[in-house]
Amino acid sequence: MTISKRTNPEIRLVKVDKEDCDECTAYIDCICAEVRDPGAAKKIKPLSSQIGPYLEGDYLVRRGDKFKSYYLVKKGVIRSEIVSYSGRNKVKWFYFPGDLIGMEAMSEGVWPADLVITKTTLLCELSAEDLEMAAQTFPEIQSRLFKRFGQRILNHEYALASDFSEASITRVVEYLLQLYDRLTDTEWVTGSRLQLPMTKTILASYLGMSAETFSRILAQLEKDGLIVNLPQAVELGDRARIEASMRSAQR
Amino acid sequence: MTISKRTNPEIRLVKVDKEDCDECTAYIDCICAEVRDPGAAKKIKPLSSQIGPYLEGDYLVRRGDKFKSYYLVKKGVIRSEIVSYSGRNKVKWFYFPGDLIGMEAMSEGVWPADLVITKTTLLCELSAEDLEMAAQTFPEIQSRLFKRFGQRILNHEYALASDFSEASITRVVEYLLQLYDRLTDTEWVTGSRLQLPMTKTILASYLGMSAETFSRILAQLEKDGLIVNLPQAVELGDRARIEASMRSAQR
DNA sequence: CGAACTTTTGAGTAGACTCAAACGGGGTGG
DNA sequence: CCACCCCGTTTGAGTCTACTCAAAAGTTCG
Repeated sequence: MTISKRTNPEIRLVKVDKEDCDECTAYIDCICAEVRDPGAAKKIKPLSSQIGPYLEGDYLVRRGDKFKSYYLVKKGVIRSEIVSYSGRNKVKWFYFPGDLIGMEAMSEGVWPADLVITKTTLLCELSAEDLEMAAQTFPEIQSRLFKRFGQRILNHEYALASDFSEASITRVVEYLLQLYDRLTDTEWVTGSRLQLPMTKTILASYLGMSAETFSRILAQLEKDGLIVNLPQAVELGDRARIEASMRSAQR
Repeated sequence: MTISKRTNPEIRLVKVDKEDCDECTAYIDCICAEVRDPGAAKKIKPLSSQIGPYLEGDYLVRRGDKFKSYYLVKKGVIRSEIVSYSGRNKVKWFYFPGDLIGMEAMSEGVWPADLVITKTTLLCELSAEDLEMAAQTFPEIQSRLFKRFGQRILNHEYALASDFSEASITRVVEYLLQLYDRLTDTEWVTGSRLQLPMTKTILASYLGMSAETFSRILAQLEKDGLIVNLPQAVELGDRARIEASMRSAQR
């Protein structure tokens, strides 16, 4: 792709700041990857810029804030939280490196949930206006975005962790496996050990159960020899046996 | 917008078949609405074509089918169903006139769930390939699609009916109100009466509870004077009182 | 008018919740 | 450097919501 022919001074594209992008753990998932061609990209103004670090407990946005930018997670973990009718906080989703945040806010122009830093986070901030304009100009960016939307819809709607008609134990087991896979090749997974980047209490909230129930389920799984329950971590045992345990659970 | 300048013989756009589109209940939601300009549109081949009617119980697609087309619901009701780990059918979502189906399938190219006709349905079929190409050519179509994606993500992820940490009664009440609003100005709503376009059993499955529980909750709401429980229908009472009942429920 | 299905009602059970308290580990300040 | 405190986790006890199985009642449609 030759950018120069289509360059429009109104459009700002990728930042080609080597320090920022070369060490980005989201590199292969970068929205702007196709226009990373160094020669061309250097001529245009940045579409994205790195922000952070944000620290555990910080709020990236609050429910009701005006939507101005998408965020791509480069490093760290973020969770979204809503307040239920009964007034309790409920974790809706976790965002990990490579994930794009903002699609839930674009249609109304308002963030529907709080975004809370769960582990020290670096982000790539992408101006919504500029990104949408870039999508109209560069077919590669449009098709990347489309793919993102599709994956987001599929992942969220068919995350079985969100199917609360399953037994609690099924939800726990399934999400531990998902998390292990999602975090493979990160600092959180070493061998069969999955270091949890969130507290068990917060994970319980995401899974729609009380912290006590979650704790008892982990204890049960350990007693059955399927996992080893550790502080802020679990060791996963034989995968086939673990998966079998999901199917045998009642409900 | 002048279509002629950008027309590409490879691109097929809206069908301008008066009989099909003029009576479409999804008219204002049509993906192609902006290029409906009669003079210009007549020159190009159709992007969409009406299909149906499909009858109650028919399968529009089955889990695992190859994704080839999006579907816009013109008339009728469709539900998506998956099979849970424990082998039971679970209703994931209902699609009503104006809704676009297919975003959940686009990223993998495979349908993740069965689509089952719930009420006699007419559809507008949009070739995925053509629609995606049209989005790259016509900014209006791209921006319409983006908006759709955003709404879809927001609606599905933040439908509180899918928040199973709420009490069952809250889920029921909230969804009845949502459904009433969604179906206002259709044949399903007349005055305060909401005719249910699906059986109560199937609605219970969507809400993640047994049919018995659902029945008992409706009986309770009737006893409290909030609704009138009718065959395949409910009459909604005072909205403020109904909403108050959601907040007071425990959990 | 009967058959098939949906909905309701009843009875008993169990999984998950709440409240309560003890335990453990990490971080901080004296 | 150690003691203390705070927070997250675990364990215990009792309760209740929602489930299952079962059967009756109501509804729809050929």
